[in-house]
Amino acid sequence: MLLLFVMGDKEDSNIQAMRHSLAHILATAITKLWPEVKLGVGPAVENGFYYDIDLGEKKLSDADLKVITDEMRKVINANQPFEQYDLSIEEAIKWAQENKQTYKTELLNDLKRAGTTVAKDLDTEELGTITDSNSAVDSVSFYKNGDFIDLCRGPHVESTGKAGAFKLMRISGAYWRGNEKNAQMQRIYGVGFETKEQLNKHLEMLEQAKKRDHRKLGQELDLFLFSDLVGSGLPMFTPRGTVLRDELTGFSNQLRQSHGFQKVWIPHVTKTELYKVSGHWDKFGSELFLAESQETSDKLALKPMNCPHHNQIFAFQQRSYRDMPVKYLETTTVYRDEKSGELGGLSRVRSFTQDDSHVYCRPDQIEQELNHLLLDADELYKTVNMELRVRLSYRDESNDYLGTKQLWETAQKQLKNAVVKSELEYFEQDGEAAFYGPKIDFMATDAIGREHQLATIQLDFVQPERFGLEYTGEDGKKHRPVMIHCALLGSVERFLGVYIEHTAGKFPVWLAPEQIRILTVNQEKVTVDVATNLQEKAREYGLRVEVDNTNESVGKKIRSSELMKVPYVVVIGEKEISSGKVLPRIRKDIEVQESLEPVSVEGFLKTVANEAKSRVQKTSLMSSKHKI
RNA sequence: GCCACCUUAGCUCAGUUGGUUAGAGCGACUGUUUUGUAAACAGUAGGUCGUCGGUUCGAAUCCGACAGGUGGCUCCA
Repeated sequence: MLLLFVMGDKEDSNIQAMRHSLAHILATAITKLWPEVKLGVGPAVENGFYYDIDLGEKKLSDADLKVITDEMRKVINANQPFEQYDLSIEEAIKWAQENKQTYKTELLNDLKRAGTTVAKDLDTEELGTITDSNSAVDSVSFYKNGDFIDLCRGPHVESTGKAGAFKLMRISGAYWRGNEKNAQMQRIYGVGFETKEQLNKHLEMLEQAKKRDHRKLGQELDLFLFSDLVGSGLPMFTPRGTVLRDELTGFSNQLRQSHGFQKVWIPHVTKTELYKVSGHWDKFGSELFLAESQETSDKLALKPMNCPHHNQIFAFQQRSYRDMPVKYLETTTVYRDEKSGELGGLSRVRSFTQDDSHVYCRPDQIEQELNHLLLDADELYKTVNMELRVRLSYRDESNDYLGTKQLWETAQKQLKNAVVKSELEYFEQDGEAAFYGPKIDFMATDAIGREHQLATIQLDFVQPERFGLEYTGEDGKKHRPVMIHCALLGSVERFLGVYIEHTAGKFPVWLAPEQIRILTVNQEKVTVDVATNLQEKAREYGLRVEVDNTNESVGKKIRSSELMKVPYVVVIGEKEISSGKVLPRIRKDIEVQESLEPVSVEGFLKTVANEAKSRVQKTSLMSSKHKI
């Protein structure tokens, strides 16, 4: 386990002290307002702090945030000094019991027992108040301000007046010690910064993030929808949204097909037997969508994953070591009955599509196969302009893993070799492996610095065993293949959610649902004919083009194309008709330079078609500011 | 599943402490206009106020259940 927080430079530790102090002040205010409160833990977290409290029957609402904020301000304005002192663990427990702080008592008793047991079932990062160690603790730290005292490891700032700028954000539920079976407490979240300016900057950043929320853009850009009649967590995609899906999965498939993957197809319903064999039934049975046959006695389920089906295809034929590796690829939808509260936008849904693939290979082929997949992931994320780093997730020394230790060791070594060879940024972590094998998790960073886990490559020693998969080796004996699961986009829906926010809806030409929009200056026949003609020509180049010849002003039509974030807009009027040339208006983010030179229609279309084909971010075309 | 909050026209939102025919902007439609790079003008239609039940002389407004959503917790093969 790690230290509570790593001391970076001075600034970092100062802001940490401020956030700890703010949590402390929050507790001060709450205790003043509701003296019967039972305090849980109140750590500093990224951008702020929170405190978990138990108020019994009293349920806080947003209106209470104002009251609490006012009380906190009073404490801050009083500029009470923070006094730190240590108590022996016995004294501390006595204090907690006298003050009826049952949660603190529990924590202190655990600390007294032994640091290691605490470390095991507590996330010390969340604890905040409690120091982490490997042995029993004999004294703990307290902070006092005014007549409020709280168990707290600190550090704190000198006095309440120096805690910086804060804003209470929200109230939510949180289970005591993060365990669903424990009591649910109320968590009050706040953000805290050294200065008012920094706080405002952070709040502005949140506003920006809200503007590019994929749910909002999905509506505005006409990409996807939900329907009450269909059900929650079951997204549907419009023609525009479907273009995005098809282009992305097409690219993902193309990358792997170049490495010998073959497409397969499986049905979406299966007998539940399949998952009893795979072992998923015991672990995830409650999240299966069940269906019943009205004709037979079959108990059926919608597939929650694809590997067991693909295993059937592998097992359909006898395999020789010469056939290996066998590589299947399928973009297909899976269904998982997530708990209702866990759904949200496209990030967590009940039907989602995986760009799934499975490699069945000999143990000596693992590294080479991983190599190909890493190359593909690298190219895909470069193309969508997201930075990638990978986590090598290994087993630890516990016995929670299946397969021989030796198999794991060679597999982990091959995993690492492949990653090193790929030159991707990586880090290693023990204890993060799946029970059936080590894995590579990809973290992609978006345009506003948030990291998302999207792609994953997993080795699997278990399913080949459970399904009795085998191939005949050179020695004439039967051998077990190793399976490699891989999805480059992960879930297409989640990827789109992230990607829409990454680009703020300004998709590069190859992905743009509408690549070119043609506007007519008037509705005279000759103008409309030229526009329609241009559209037909563009379609011959495989481009997605719409004509806007509505009875509106050019300004208005430009505005509407801008709102839809169309990369290229061409206006057709007298000038274009007589010259046969166009002056494309180019969306700002893909524009490199401007010029006032009109280009020929053919030249324009050829360039755009090439850009779409080569999936570039920027255009080589020169736009004009159109001062005609 | 748990905690808190939200749901009014296709979209974004007003709607005073429960009180007559629930409003606006955008969008749609019709007409006028024939438009040159981010919003022409006028008119028309569009709502059982998420659904069901309750309290009340009277409910968009208060209460309950359900559905859907948002932020967290828990979970995520």
